[in-house]
Amino acid sequence: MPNTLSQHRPPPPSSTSTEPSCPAFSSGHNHHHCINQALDRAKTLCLQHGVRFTPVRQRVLELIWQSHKPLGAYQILEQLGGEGFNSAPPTVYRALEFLLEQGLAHRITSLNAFIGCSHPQRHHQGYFLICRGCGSAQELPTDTLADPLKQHAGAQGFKVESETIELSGLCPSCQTESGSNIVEPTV
Amino acid sequence: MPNTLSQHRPPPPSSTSTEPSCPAFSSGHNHHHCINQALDRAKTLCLQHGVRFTPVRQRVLELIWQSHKPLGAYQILEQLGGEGFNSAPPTVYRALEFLLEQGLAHRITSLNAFIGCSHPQRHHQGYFLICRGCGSAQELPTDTLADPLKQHAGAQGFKVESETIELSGLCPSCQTESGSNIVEPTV
DNA sequence: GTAAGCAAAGTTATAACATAACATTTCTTT
DNA sequence: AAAGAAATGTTATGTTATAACTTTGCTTAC
Repeated sequence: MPNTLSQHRPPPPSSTSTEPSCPAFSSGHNHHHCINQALDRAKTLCLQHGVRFTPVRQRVLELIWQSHKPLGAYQILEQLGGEGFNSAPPTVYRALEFLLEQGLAHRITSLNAFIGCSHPQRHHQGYFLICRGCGSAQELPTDTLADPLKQHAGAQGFKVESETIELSGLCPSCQTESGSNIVEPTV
Repeated sequence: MPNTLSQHRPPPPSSTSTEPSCPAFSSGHNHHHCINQALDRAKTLCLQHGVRFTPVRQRVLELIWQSHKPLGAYQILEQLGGEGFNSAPPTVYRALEFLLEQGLAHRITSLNAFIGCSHPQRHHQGYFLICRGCGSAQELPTDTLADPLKQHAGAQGFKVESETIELSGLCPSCQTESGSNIVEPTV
């Protein structure tokens, strides 16, 4: 029986370590640049906020920036454990909680997974496109796209405090090659 | 430590059985009418589709229509068990799966909870306003509100297949009485 | 420089949500 | 009434997340 209740889950891990062919849907970017930029911004921001960017927090941020694929907490935990960090769930959930508070990461509700924030200076909520083919997620670069929704809410007197806006489907390359280029997570 | 990781959860149950003061945010409606209408539509729709509206399926639909508050699977299960139904998780998850397939219910991802569909004839995805005060959720009566999002996705060549759009906040009555009228679930 | 106080991390256990796999029952059709 | 299909029962387990308490380590005031 097909299971329509299933939460979306990322594709299973593989042993390949190639760059994804569809990194957040834009071809051929240097992902090391993404990671380094994210780390630099995080350090700056933590200094500004007077909070500590501890080793485990930094490492978790690096791990969720490894690719543009949202990572589950237990996937992160597994990697941490292999690197000598404590590997009980609270370790990773605390680090993620910190990163979310600081606006450095987002939770992808429909995947029960986490991803680095692409626009931490804005500290907005993320709107996401999630590819079910390659597992990548892209944060839309604006927070004004859902204005009609907010207006409708406002017209009823509903005060919006937080938004979960996640669109799932297929990114351009996963459409064109009808699944043949589906890329396993690099992690 | 405040926990920003928390998934939203409905307020804990109470023993009161009064009507919620903010039933899907519109004052003073007769909720029995909601339930009866939903059941009638479900029966009709199942006949049309040639699928069986079995006792457990009907009862689960009634339970998620008990109020406008999304219900967790285990909350449903608990009530089923008290009524002589089998009370193992697959029972309720299968019934919910059926109701989702038939467009009679929605999953509220950010709550891990389920709610009756207010517009089953349309069989669209639901867009929801979720009140953190009273726990009620209202399905927005249109599926065109997120067009700017879809256009943005389309402009990138992303093919949207499913949408998770859930706005959380406070409904009018939970704003005005600053929490004093927070209504416990009726279930 | 050291003690107090607090933030962070360690540790153990468990809660909450969901599915796998296989057995049995019930419905429908012939 | 038998065969086949759909639904449900049953047992077990997988997956995600948090509670509660302990220990470690950083910071600041003296």
